[in-house]
Amino acid sequence: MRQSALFTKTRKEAPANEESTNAKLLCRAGFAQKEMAGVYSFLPLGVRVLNKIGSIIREEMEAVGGQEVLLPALQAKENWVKTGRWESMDDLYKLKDRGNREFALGPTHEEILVPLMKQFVASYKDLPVAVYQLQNKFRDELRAKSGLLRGREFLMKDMYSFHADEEDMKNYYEVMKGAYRNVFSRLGLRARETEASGGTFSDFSHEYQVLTEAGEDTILYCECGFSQNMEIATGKHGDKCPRCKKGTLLEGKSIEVGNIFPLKDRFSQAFGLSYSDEKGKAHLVHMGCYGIGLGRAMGTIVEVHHDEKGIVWPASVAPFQAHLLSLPGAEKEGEKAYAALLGGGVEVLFDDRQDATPGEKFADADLLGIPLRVLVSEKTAKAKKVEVKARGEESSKLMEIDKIGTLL
RNA sequence: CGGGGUAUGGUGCAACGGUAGCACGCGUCCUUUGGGAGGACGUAGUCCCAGUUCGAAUCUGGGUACCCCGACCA
Repeated sequence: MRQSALFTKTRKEAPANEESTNAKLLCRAGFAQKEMAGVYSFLPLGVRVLNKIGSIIREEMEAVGGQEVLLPALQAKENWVKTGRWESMDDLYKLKDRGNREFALGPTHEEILVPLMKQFVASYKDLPVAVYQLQNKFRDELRAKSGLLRGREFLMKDMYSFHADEEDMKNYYEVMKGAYRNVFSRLGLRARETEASGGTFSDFSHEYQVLTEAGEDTILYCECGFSQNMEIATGKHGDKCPRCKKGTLLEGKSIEVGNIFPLKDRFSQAFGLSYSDEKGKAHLVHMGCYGIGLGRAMGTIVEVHHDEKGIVWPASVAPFQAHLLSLPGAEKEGEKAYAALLGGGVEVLFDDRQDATPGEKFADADLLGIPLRVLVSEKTAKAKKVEVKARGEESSKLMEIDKIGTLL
């Protein structure tokens, strides 16, 4: 798209009410804007990133048999009373309609999905099944913080799996670990599969933790892959790794970008979700639950991939694949390169602004963080070339304008 | 929810209880054009409610919002 048409603009200064690196950069660059503490609007560039993240997640969920749905945020009180969470869940948003009836804004979707699955799951033949969605969650956090990292309304992928017994659930749980490793590696995040507490439902859970000072969790980890959340760790910094017996355990702050945990029959019990086995005997369904916060993943990527000039997006989630800049005196060649890039199927943002100086264009390109910068100036145009530079690198190379469509 | 801090044009910052100023942005014009250009003119503001005072951006009380630390966080 043409940058001259993009309605958002960059800012030199970060908003005074943002402290975190991810929010400062994303707001300065025009990807997002804070509306309230923990609530952000996503602007065109930000939506493109969220969609890229969403596509990767969808592909990996579909690859392990996930079926996509879209469940409502507005939920009946009675389902929450049935599971006891109307009273026990402190961060549940509750609201009333004109008739004084009460509702919940969904912080998670067991209360909707389990009753829904009762309509369709009756036999062992209907199992296993896995259902997921990308949807906005609402949680009344006591303290929203760190930009996109802890919000009160946020986009989340939540998946729920349904199984005949615990063993089948556990097998699928291992499959999901693989899917999660794929997702985070494709997002450009080194997420450590971390053992964590099971919370109220389960004996254990696994969190996908990305080491960074911006994190609010602390993990104890070894380069061999061992990782435990400090809340359950028995060892300490400097101990020998209990897994590989060679490495030394390190302690680090980290962001939980995803988590998976067994639900067992906690919700199938509450709603009576059962199936008949081969002999016609009824059993409760076993469930697993798997979450990834998309906005939090986006914020984490920025925390991990930036420099003093701006964001450095991994190619997989960048809003565009290439950022074409045309400098004064090369307007015509800029248009030519733009057409060539589009013709080559390259997702390109074209900085065709006439009223921006070269310095501004360079600074904006660095701030936006698109992986490849393609530059046409009077100098390069004379030679019928463009200059291609990767974000985060100093060196550049020249390419023929006509061949720029084959850039990728 | 406990503690600390902040609140001034669209954005970022100044202003002793005494004329609200600077930079960026935005608008018009001129000159510029390989790392956020220069000049001229213009545009726009004290979070809300009370109080003290001759006079409040500034002091006091209350409220609201935001940030940070903690607690909380399927």
